[in-house]
Amino acid sequence: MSVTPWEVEGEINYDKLIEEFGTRPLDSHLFYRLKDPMPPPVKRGMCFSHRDLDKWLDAYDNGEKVTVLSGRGPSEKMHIGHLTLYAIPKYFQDVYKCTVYIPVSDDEKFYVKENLEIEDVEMFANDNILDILAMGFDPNKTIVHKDFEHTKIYKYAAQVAKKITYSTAKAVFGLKAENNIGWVFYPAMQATHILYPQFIEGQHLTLVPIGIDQDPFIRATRDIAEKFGFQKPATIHKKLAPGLEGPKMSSSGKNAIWLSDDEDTVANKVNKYAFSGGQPSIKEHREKGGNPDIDVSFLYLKYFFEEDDNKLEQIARDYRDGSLLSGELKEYFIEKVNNYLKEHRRRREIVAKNIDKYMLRD
RNA sequence: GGGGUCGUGGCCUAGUCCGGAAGGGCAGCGGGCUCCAGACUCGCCGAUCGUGCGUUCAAAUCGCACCGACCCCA
Repeated sequence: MSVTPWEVEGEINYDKLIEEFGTRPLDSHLFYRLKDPMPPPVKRGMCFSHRDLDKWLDAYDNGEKVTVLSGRGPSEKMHIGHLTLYAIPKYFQDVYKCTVYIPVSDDEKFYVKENLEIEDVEMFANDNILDILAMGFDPNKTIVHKDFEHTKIYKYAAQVAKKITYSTAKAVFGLKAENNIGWVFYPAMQATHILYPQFIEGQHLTLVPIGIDQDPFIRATRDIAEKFGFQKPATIHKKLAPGLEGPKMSSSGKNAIWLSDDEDTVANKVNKYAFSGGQPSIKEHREKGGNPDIDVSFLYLKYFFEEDDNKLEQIARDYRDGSLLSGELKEYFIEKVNNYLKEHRRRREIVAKNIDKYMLRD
């Protein structure tokens, strides 16, 4: 197993990651402090680890200012795996009524992705922003900014850059000799994004929901936060979303279900590619039953699309005892996804009309 | 500015020294088997060999120039 911000390899052992990264498990004690209603990724165990989430909740309980931040590197269109992340900041905004910051690192993706032209990055950035906001973020409590557009952030980035040595960047961010020098500055930008709520609102606790593979950035940012008189950002770690073709694969994959896919495409992809936990034949399936824990359709229902706990349990039960076939499960899953995407596109259009309410520009 | 390495299907790579029909792996696609998917199995597509010129009967292979990526030094 190897988990870095740049690459995820092998079968992932989350307990081991907690140990390796030095984070804290999101145990039941802390879990029960979280307010209802929780969306599937939060209530069904996709969030498994954290740093200082307890402090963030304390601060909230004490009536102190708290914010939430989840960024996005716009290197491609967005697929359903991405939704599981942004459901988390949305939850905190809905339930804890806090401001959510969404920094979009168009510059980073431009530096790092060999074949991405500046126009591509800008196109993906604008496209991704609409998809994220379409999840229902509150225009009055959501701040989106792009590095190519909100360039005033540079003043802060410079201050952060001065506090990060080359050795640190090299060690934490995996810089290699052949990387262009954009890579060298990017860690400063990333840290600035994470500290940005404090730069503009004053010191307070910011919670940063991220995939566990991105944790090294948080660690590095925590190391320098106090040099600015800021609080170390808290974080809540999400497991990696399963790929369509197998739960072990990382989320960035071919054959993902894009948020822009139409109904037929979705049905096709699921039927044709989605890894199942079913048995090789109906007869065997009826006898032995299926395994929902490795079934991608089920996992996506569990982690995102099925809000109803009873319904999910019933599906799991029926699948395990063999009365529900993989094809039937897929049929239900397809319907859920398509219903979601239909609604998503409707919200996206509304967001597009009001985009100025969200964007922080110079 | 000086010196050097490299450029082969979408990706990785063999072949380059010692010229002679461009091979493999992954991915992709189709069929079979399956309630689907995966495993498995059968099969298929796909390469201006960075570009140009030259040497030669013959150039991915040799020479020169250019383009591009990268490394070391300044």
